[in-house]
Amino acid sequence: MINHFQTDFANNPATASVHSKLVAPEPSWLVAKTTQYRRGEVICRQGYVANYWYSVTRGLATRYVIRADGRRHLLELLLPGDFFGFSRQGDHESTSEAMSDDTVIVQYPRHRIEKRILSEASQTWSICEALIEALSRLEDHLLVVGRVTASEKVGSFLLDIERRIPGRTTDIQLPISRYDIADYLGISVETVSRALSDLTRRGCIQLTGPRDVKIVNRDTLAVG
Amino acid sequence: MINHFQTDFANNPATASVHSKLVAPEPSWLVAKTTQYRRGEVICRQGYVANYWYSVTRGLATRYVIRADGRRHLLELLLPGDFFGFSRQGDHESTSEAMSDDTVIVQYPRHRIEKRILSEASQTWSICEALIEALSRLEDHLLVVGRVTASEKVGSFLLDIERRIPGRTTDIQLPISRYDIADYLGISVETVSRALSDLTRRGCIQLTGPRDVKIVNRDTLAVG
DNA sequence: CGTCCAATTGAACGTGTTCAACCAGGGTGG
DNA sequence: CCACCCTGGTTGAACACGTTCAATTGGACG
Repeated sequence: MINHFQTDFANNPATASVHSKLVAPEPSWLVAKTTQYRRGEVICRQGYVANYWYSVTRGLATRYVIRADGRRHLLELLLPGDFFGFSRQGDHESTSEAMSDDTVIVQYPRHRIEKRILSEASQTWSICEALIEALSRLEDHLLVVGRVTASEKVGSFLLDIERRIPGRTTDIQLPISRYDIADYLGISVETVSRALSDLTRRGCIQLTGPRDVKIVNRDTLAVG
Repeated sequence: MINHFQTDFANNPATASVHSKLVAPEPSWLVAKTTQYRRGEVICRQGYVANYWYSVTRGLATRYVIRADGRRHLLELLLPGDFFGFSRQGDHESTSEAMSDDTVIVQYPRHRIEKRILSEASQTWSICEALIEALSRLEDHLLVVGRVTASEKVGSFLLDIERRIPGRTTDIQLPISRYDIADYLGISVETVSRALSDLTRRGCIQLTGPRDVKIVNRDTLAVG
């Protein structure tokens, strides 16, 4: 259903590109622009004017906030199909950053969405669906970080990743580092590591590699 | 801007009512229905079919989830002007409950919004705005619960309440109990109480009553 | 081969939870 | 009227958990 929205708006011809440049010279009447980013590159920055909405086509991105004390707090993980960049005010309240080298982002001019696109009801409903999806995503995350123990949080995180990233089930690949997971769950890196060791010791998961997790017992994973 | 949406949809004649009954027999062509709730009454229940979207006209409501271990987790505080009830699937993933006796809720049939209302572009954009507002609300809360110490969380919560509830500034009235705050911030009741004592001791706030907080020093409140 | 970074583990410390007691206010019923 | 209970709020003490600082390992890369 989200893909429906995507194909409506993001079906521009050229998609292959390199290093943070627009894929191809776009005609001015074309709404969506596709850009490829490398790991660590910023898609839109906290405090800047929010001229676009975005969606992830390929790769991985995050949206985060840097607090006054320097701490980074990941608000959400953005996977292919996810939309983001909606802001209450005119400014972005968070920074979006690519997390893998092959990240492809489509951007939609906000004023066009607000003014012109709305004339087409079918597309508008797709926008609503994307917004509701973003809402649910954030809500899921709120429930994950709201768990009591660190093992519960990490366990729920693993289940969330398993659900959101398609692949052989029970055999998941972590898309981000321990440090990112820590900032995502609001706990320290060491605690993330300890929680993974704890889950392994208790037979909930198997760590075949630092980034490779095999879910052994799904029921005991989220319970804590 | 949100009020715009509200007046578009919620301008039905009768508003006065009592105790969880529809305000008046509504003609079938009218989309929005207004209901009054008392404290503790459920507006929509987790797991039930999501036939409506809702908005708060008056009073106070919360949206929460009951976990498998019996813990209650408040997802958000719903104040007049707030919309809620958006669900990814066909079922509500949370329970909404009135928190004060004079809570008035407007409900919008979902299928009508999806099918009929969308023909009017101006109204549709209002729906998008309501969704973005809900999204930002949840994001704000995510940042509050993501804070490190309990005093920071409670301090941020107070600032949030001050911002969202109109009234004489620096002199705020807590709309919910310590227990609710605890479930909202994901900490225990005792910790909430201790945090308030701590903030008082440090001269950030003054507790003129259990529910009456006076903000003395706004800068040191959120810092922790 | 050395450097750098990610990840892990240990130990001490700080903070929040838990269990418990206590207090204040508002009902209710004898 | 007072005793009683119940709810909401506060405070104390012991404990569990997560943080912090520190050290170590392992792999990737020049």
